[in-house]
Amino acid sequence: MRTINPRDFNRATRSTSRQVNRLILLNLVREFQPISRADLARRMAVGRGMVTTLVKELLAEGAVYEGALADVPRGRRPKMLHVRTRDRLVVAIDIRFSRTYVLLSDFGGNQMALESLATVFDPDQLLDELALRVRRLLRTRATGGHCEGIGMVVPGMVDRRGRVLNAPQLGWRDVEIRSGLAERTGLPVHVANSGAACALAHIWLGPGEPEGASRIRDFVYVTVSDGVGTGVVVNGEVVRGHGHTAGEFGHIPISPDGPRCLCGAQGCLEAHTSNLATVARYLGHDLSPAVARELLQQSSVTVDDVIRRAGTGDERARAALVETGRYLGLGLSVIVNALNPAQIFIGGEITAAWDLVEPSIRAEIGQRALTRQAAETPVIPEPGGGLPRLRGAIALVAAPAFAAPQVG
Amino acid sequence: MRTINPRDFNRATRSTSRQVNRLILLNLVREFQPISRADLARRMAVGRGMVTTLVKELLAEGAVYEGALADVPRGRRPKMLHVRTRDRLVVAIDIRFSRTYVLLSDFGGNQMALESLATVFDPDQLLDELALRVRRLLRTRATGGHCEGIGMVVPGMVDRRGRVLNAPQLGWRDVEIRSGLAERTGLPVHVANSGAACALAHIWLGPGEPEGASRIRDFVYVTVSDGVGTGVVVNGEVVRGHGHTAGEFGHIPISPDGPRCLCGAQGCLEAHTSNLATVARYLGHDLSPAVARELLQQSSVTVDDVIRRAGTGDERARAALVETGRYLGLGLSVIVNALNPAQIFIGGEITAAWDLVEPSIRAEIGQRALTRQAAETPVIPEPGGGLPRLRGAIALVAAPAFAAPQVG
DNA sequence: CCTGTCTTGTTCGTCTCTCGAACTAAGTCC
DNA sequence: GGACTTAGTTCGAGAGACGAACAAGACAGG
Repeated sequence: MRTINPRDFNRATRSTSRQVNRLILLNLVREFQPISRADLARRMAVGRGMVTTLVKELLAEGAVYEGALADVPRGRRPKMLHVRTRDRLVVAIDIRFSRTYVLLSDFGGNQMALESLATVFDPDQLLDELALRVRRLLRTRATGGHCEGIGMVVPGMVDRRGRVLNAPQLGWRDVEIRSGLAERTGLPVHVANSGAACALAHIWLGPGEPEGASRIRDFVYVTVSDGVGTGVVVNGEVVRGHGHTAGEFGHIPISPDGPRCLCGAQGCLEAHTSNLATVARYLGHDLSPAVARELLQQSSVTVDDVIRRAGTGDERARAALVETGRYLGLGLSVIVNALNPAQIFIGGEITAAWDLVEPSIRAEIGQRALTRQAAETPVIPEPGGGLPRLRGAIALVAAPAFAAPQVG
Repeated sequence: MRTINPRDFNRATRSTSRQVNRLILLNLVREFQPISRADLARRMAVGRGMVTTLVKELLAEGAVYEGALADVPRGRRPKMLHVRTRDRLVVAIDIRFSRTYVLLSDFGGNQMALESLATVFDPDQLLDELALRVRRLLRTRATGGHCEGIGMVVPGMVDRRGRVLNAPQLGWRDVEIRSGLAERTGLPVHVANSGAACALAHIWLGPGEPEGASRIRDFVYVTVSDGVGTGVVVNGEVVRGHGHTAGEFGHIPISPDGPRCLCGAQGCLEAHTSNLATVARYLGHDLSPAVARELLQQSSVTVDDVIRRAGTGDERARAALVETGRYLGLGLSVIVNALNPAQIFIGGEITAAWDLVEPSIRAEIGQRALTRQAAETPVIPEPGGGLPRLRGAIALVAAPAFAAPQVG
């Protein structure tokens, strides 16, 4: 039940109906391609006449294209429709603490070229380097396609205008990152927090659900790496918040007098469950900003090492991971009680030790959830190979072409 | 940016535009009444012709009515329009631990008759009694009006179908409360959690913002009474969650080994900040479910007493309230980091001691928020006189008549 | 090979609704 | 009283949904 804001609304005009129906049709093609006009008419419950005219428009604009004739048991063979993705390109950029990744992809999420560089902490220098690489990628690998924009993912908070407000890992504060790259490349640039991007990737490029299943509209994506990031989706929309900085579950207090966090506060979820926290626990250190920075820079032991040793029977490693799971469970129980999502996805290295962390997560959620359904909220580990951040960056550029218009 | 769900969407038909525009117009009348047709046309940026026909329809249906002619400096005097509220009635019911309130109101939120009864814990008995009172109220006080429905607010979790899943204070589990009252009265019944209801009241019956100010679309309403309830609003919509049980910030863990809560877990926000927790702290008790029940039933000292004594210089009372404020601040910092709302509203008896609790709340939020804007999130005490729960119950019935249709 | 049947895709007339222009109504100011 | 202003109505044109008729393929059976 949404309010109509009497001071800022979108009236229906002559062309609104058409816009809405065109977009629905485009989304149907995207979801069910290849699909015939007659099928579209049935799914939309309209006459085939309307589909003809709408498709004609979309064909003229190049949003969809006609493929082969399909084989059917009876009657005239339908001409199948597809969304044009192959020659609509996106450059996705993922800035992380150690390395920065640059991916050339098409609108459908098909990866065409991936490269990476050591992250430079000076924003201007980094943007110069990135602009160089974007231009080179487009010159050498983008044969016959047109680049529709750049999607950039940052480990920190980004405001509405694409300015990085605070990225503790990079040491950035109030950095004009969007305009910086837009000016250097002449392309439209979209910037988002990494958690929001992962959630976005799930909404827009997630696995197609089986026929009949309704798409999950309320979920939370939690990435556990050097930090803990979250993307919150409510009603099929990523929650941005008033200042665009929602979703920072990594910095909710878990124990008010716990270890000091990079953000300056004490006992944050991140300070208990990040990879750094797990490694510090394994090494017997108390986590502090100084220790964290040390672990980040000269990684003698990584969380992958801890997981490997746990696998070979190292009891201290197992205990460190189980403890991380317990704190993670506490954090997830906050999410379960506060937002009651249909599912929670977990990404990051820790998913490789899922057999160790899952039981403690489930126990905490089971104990603190208030209804049976909430207690059984699925917590799903995401395999790390899918490049969720980069897919989110692609979605930043591609999704607006398919998003529902706001009416009312 | 909302997705179009390709398996469940709302297509635009011939009449969709009209529906949308009619509803926008109705909302404009609601917000700016009394208002002339010409003004409506200007606000909607349409010709006056369209307004004429839309208003004609709404007049015929009785949704709006024409009032007096207005005085204007020049030109023809406009006939002012109003939303018809006076003869559209709502019965609002607020079930609380000690007492249950029944209010007869009109669609505009004007209170016509308020009565209360001691809460009976047997659901069947309570519903019998409520049905009796609803019938009597409508017979004796509803002169010339038509009752459009009953809104009921419950201190606990309610599912999509109006069943109480868990109301710890009442000891209810899986109680069919909506159908029960609907069958007894023959009226449509809407049920909601008290936090959600308060948030709803704020959205639909809140104070009109000054011209030019955009309505707050992201906020959280926190009620601190015997329990701690929250209503979360994102994008102008109350967040319900997958199982309809979102917004239970009262049971997020604040200190994993803290006092035991009525819900069974340890260290919940509620166990630190509810009125019972404050009283227990003042009396020097450790809070436990047993202590809580005792305080609930035989209230030798209430939180109002503690506040009064703090006002007269009782240092123990002051300390207890400041401590409550500190824990409340921790809980609110979770909300700030997780959802980044534009504002947070606090309701309940504790607002009477705002000078004591506010500083510690602000300190905690200031310390744990990650951006300056988030650190300055306004925390606004709500005076207790406004009957927010009952207003929420009214909104449950009245709001759907003004809600935006989902298109796309 | 021709005909009947079935399905896809197009065309066209009708109806609904937006939208702008013309027109009437009812005031003020000079 | 006439010029000017503002409110509200009426009407015709244009956009787009919608249903019916029609053309285009494909196949089966005689």
